Amino acid sequence: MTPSDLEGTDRRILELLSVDGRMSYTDLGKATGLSTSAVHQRVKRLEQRGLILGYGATVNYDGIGLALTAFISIRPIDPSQPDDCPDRLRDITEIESCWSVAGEESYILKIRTATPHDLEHLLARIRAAANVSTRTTIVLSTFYENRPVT
Amino acid sequence: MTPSDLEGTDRRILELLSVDGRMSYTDLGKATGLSTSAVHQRVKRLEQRGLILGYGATVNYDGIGLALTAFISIRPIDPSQPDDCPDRLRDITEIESCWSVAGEESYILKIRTATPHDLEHLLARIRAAANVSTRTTIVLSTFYENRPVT
DNA sequence: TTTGAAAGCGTGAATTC
DNA sequence: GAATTCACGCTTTCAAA
Repeated sequence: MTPSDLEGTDRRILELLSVDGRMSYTDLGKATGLSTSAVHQRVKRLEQRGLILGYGATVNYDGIGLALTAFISIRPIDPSQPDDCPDRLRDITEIESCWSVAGEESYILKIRTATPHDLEHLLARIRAAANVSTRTTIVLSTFYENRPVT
Repeated sequence: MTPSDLEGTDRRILELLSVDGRMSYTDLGKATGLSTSAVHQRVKRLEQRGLILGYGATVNYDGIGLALTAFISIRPIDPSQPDDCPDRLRDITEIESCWSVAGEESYILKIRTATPHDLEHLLARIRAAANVSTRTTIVLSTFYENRPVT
C-alpha cells in the first residue's frame, strides 16, 4: 500500500476516527488488518499532512443550556470599506462557524446562545463590530449535525 | 462539588475535551487538579448524562477531495403532504447536517461534494427524494467551523 | 511493515474524606 | 457522594530489523 493510500486504508482510518475519535490504535489495527504501530504511523502521517485537523468531543449544547442555535447571514453596510468581517468577529465566542459564501450575503455565521434575549444582544454586537446588516434564521431542531461524510 | 457541577470542573472538562478529544485522563486530571480516576468518573458521567454525545476526528475535507461545501435550503412543493424530509433524506450521505428552521424555508442542509457537477446530481436526488424545491448557497471559504462554544 | 520492550495510561476496587 | 490511592493489564511509542 502506498503512503498516500487515500482510497484504501487511510480512508478507512479517517472514517473510523470520524465516528470514534478516541478509538485506540490497537482497535484501529484490528479494524484495518494492520499492526498497532502501522496504524499509529499512518495516523501520525494523516495528522502531519493536515488531513486530520484535530479531535473533539461532541457536546450536547441543549444539555449545557445553550439551547438556541441560529444562522446569521451578514452583508457589509458600506461596500467600499475593506472586508475583514472574519477578523472583526473572531473574538465573539458565541460564533461557532464562519463561512464566506456566494449569493446575496457575504458571510454565514452559525451561533449558539442560551436565550432569544442573548441572541438579541449578540446581533447588536455583531452589527457594531463588523458594520454589517444581518438576517437571522432560527434553528427549530437539529436532526443531525457534522455527520461524517465519505 | 455537586454531581451536576456544570459551572465548575465538569464545564472545564467539556471545554478541554472539545478542544482535544483524545486528551488522556491523566492530563485532564492535571488540568483540573483532580486525580486520574476522579476525572475518569466525571467523564463517564458526562457521557451517561448525554452531555458528551461522542468523539470525532475533524477531517480536512478539501484534503480528501471534497472541496465543495454548500447550504441547501428546502421547502416542500406540496404543503399538504406529510413533512418527513429528514427521514427521506437520511440515506443521502453527502448531507452532513440537517436542521429544521423558522422562516421561508423548512430545512437547511449542509452538504459536501467533490465538484459542482456532483452538486448538480445531488440536488436532483434531493428534489426527487423529498419532493421539495431548493435554494443553494455555495461556500467560498471556511474561516472556522465547529469552534467549541462555551 | 513488523516485532519487542519500556514507559505511560486506563480501569476498578478498596479506602478515606 | 465524591476524591484518592494502589495495582493490574492494556496501550502508546520508539528503535531496530
